[in-house]
Amino acid sequence: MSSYEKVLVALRRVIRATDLHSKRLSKHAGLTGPQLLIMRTIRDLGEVTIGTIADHVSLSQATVTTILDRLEHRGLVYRVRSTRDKRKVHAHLTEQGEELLAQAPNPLQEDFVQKFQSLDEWEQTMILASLQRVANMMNADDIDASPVLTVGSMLKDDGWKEKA
Amino acid sequence: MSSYEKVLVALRRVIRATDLHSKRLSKHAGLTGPQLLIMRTIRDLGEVTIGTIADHVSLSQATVTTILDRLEHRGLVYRVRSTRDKRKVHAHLTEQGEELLAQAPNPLQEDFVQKFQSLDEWEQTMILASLQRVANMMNADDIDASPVLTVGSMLKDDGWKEKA
DNA sequence: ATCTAATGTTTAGAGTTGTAAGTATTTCTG
DNA sequence: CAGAAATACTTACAACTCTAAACATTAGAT
Repeated sequence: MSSYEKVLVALRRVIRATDLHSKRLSKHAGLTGPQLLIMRTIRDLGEVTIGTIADHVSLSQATVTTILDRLEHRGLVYRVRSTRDKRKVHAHLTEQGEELLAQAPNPLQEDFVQKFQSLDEWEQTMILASLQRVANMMNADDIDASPVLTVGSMLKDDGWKEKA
Repeated sequence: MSSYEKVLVALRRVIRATDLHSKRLSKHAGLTGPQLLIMRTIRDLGEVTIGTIADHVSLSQATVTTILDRLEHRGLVYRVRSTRDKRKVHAHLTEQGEELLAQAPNPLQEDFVQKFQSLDEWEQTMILASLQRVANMMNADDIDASPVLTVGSMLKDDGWKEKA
């Protein structure tokens, strides 16, 4: 079994764990991971457009729309069409939404967060860098003028190309 | 922005990249990532049950069933109920399925594989270990008697608890 | 031998996700 | 200003994913 095949398996396990946690969240807190993430974005950024939300949470605009549909239907969020530019739509939390969000748990497993934070700093850095590196390598074909990823630059914070 | 929040973002990016690639695969090769993965498992393991497939690809049994439904409908796979134990169902590739699979590309971005393999060995090891570590930390609450994860044991191959 | 528990798969229902096409609005160009 | 191009969002559709419940079969217990 080649090394990258192991990466594939590890990836599937990570993705699955994330999904399972999302389902668990939805049962206990009434919000799934993506819903939670989107609401947090709205809270933190204030008067956001749908597109901005999509960028922030790494989802397509269409996906955010459908999730907002559900949230709006439940009275946790409302939309206002911008008067300045009527193409734009701004999302806001309702009072009920803010309350629910305030009580809601982390979008990541508490358990995971706790474990992660108890790691040595260098280890946290390494894990984060690895994940970002993987994300960059995977996204490379989406980004036309992708930066040259220097081998061995791992521990530098290379972040990733913010969409222009 | 705390360190684990960056992890969350990186994770979303990785998951999204995986998803996008799957959609792309489905367009070019006619098979999505999970379909491809399942078919490879059938090819490599021979006479497998649905449950075994599910374990191997880190998906629930129900998910594998629905994916097999689609594959069977397209004549790429067929099911045979075991005569020994009539609860069991074995999945096989049809000739057409084998052909398609032979031509199909990697379930992971070629580009990614290439980049990954061009990394220094220590870096590959580090990335793989990081991913496995994240997967382990996330899965911990699913596994009752989870092993104690020693801080700093990163580079040892701790794999993960194989289901008993 | 029968009832119960365990095992293996499928079905039902809900949520997330993407692409492509459709609609509305704004901006640019002649 | 009229038409074309760009921008922002929504709708339609297909796939994936899970849990819970239903179903069938086998294994174990009395």
